[in-house]
Amino acid sequence: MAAAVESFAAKGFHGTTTRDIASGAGMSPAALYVHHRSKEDLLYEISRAGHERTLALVREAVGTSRDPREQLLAVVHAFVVHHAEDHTGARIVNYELAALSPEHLEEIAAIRRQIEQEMRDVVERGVAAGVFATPDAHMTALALLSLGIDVARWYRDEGDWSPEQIADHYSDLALRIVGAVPGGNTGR
Amino acid sequence: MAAAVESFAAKGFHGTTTRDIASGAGMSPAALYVHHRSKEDLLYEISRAGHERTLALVREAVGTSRDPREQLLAVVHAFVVHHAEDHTGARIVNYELAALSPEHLEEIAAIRRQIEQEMRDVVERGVAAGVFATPDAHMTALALLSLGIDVARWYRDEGDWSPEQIADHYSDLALRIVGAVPGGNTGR
DNA sequence: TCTTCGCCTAAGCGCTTGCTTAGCAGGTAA
DNA sequence: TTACCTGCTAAGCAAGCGCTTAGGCGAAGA
Repeated sequence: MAAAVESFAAKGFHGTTTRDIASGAGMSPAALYVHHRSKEDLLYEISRAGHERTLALVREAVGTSRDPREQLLAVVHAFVVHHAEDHTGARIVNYELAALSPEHLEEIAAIRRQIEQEMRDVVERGVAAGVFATPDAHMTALALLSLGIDVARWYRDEGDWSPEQIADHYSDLALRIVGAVPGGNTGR
Repeated sequence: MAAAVESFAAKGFHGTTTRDIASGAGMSPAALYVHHRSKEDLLYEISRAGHERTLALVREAVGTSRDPREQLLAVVHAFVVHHAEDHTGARIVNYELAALSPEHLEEIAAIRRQIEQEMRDVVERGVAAGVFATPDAHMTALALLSLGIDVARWYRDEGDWSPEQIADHYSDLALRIVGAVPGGNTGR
């Protein structure tokens, strides 16, 4: 599976051959089929595990506080760090959905909707509490997720910024994006 | 070329066969090779044209004003509208770079650097003029581009928002992201 | 000792891939 | 009439594809 993640992320699902994966894992092509039903099934397993991990990470971040401002900071920070550190896995999660079978795609899409819902809830709770100000919580939540997801596209290990640095800056941007009122109880 | 754009965007470069493109264009597979040297060359032509169009559109938007605030609004608005309306082309431009040959990729990367430079310049001019406030102009410019590019990933024609609506909201977010000082001379 | 099981390989099957070849129809020009 | 050009098709080639088959080998259990 690790070899498949590497190949799928670098060359895409269709650009990867079963022989690529096998040689990356130090095996013969036939050995793959002892553990996985098909190449598509391998993608599905990777994608599902990745999505579940992301959802768990988002929920965990939201759970660290009851203050919307703190929740926002925690969730954006964790989300961005994850998309930078695990950009390999995150690329498959976000950019290889079209290669999934219709049934598998629907299952994955359901997890994605839950992730989006978590972010939307955070923004809406902040607006309701009067600590955030935005004309459209739905689109604003989408923008916050966008920012994090796109990190997986452009992040390079050899780049100038560490995942932590990016996450710190993006957490700051997140407060601005939701129109957080100045003077929240803590600045981290 | 239009048929190739359609296929590449829907299934990716490697997921598209020359027979897909040919039948999409109502031709035999052999007819493609009268007009294009190879499948990769077709991708390159599409990618280059798309990148040049994006760069032109960014420069045109920047040229509409000498006020950084107006420039930011114009460039983000145009960038977002483009990535929504032409999400098909934009997907190829942003997500099929890995399928290009090394020489073609380098040529395309040069155009991308120019696009990034334009956005960075707008932010830096605003900071220098004291109308924007951000701790890292480089990363902030990247975030602005990220937001626009990711629209091409999630935008659907059947969605609830029009390209204009998204662009309007995102222009607003852009002002917040760069920390534009309140009370600019015009609100659009 | 014999059998079974998990995990692997060598070989290869049937199909699809990108691309080429040979040739054809219609327009243009000498 | 003859020659050539552009834009196309039918047919097909060599290579690569996902996946299967048949069988080997060492550990575990009877």
